[in-house]
Amino acid sequence: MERFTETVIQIIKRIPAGKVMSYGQIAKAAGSPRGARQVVRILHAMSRKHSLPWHRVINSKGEIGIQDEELFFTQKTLLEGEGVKIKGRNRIDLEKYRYQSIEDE
DNA sequence: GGCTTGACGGGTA
DNA sequence: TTACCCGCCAAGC
Repeated sequence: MERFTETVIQIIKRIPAGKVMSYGQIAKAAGSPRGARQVVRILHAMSRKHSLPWHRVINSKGEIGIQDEELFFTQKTLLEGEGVKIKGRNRIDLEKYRYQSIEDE
């Protein structure tokens, strides 16, 4: 891989609809097992300038860890629109919807 | 060049 | 099961 940032972007872009990945999972797949926080930063930056399926990225607990009400609602709506059922306020079945990327093993 | 910030993760209490 | 703490690392000031 060239750069961690670009690799992360590529990984996010190839997550299929109806599937999700956790920040840590993506970071690991990109080569930095402890780079979850970098993934967060990338999401912030990319979601504003590029069209990235950032809504398919959640935390390791299978929840949407967003604070912003508007973005939270947006992500939840987009996921449900792709077939991802959300239980309660923000509970997602990682066992069913987690996308196992090729790099992530 | 140094300090602060994060939409996090995993372990411990 | 929830709450808290510490570790990680890149980007912005």
